[in-house]
Amino acid sequence: MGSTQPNFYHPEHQPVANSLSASEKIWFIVAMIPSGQVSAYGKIADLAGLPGRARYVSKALKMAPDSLQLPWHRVINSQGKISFKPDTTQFRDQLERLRVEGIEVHKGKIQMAKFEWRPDMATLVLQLPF
DNA sequence: ATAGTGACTCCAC
DNA sequence: CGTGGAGCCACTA
Repeated sequence: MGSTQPNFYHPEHQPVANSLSASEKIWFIVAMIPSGQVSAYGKIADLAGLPGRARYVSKALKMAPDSLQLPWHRVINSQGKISFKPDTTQFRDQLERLRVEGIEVHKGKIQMAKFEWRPDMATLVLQLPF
């Protein structure tokens, strides 16, 4: 006894083989949003196992490599609106991308009841690598 | 260490 | 509906 070796049988010492960074988890979830549907920053954070970090989701999207081709435009705020300021190219870009896939935006707002992504949690969890 | 800054949320008016 | 404010968290100067 008296060993200083970590006890890998203890719940808190489970081997972390597929540990993804917070950003990677966020990117993974965002990549799952189906075309024609949207989700909120806060929801993405929750699904990524990062409750309370909606603001971090926006940062993760900003730093995401272009090579990932993430459908970042499908992420809007909890009020059903685009979070960029209306007079920015980013706002116009997101608006255009949403409309291209059939998402209606009236007066800057999207009907969440009609376009919000509602994944079956039981199925979703099985697809997560974390 | 402190203060400011968001692609955020929630809630009270 | 619009606004304001508090709470939030990671990051930066």
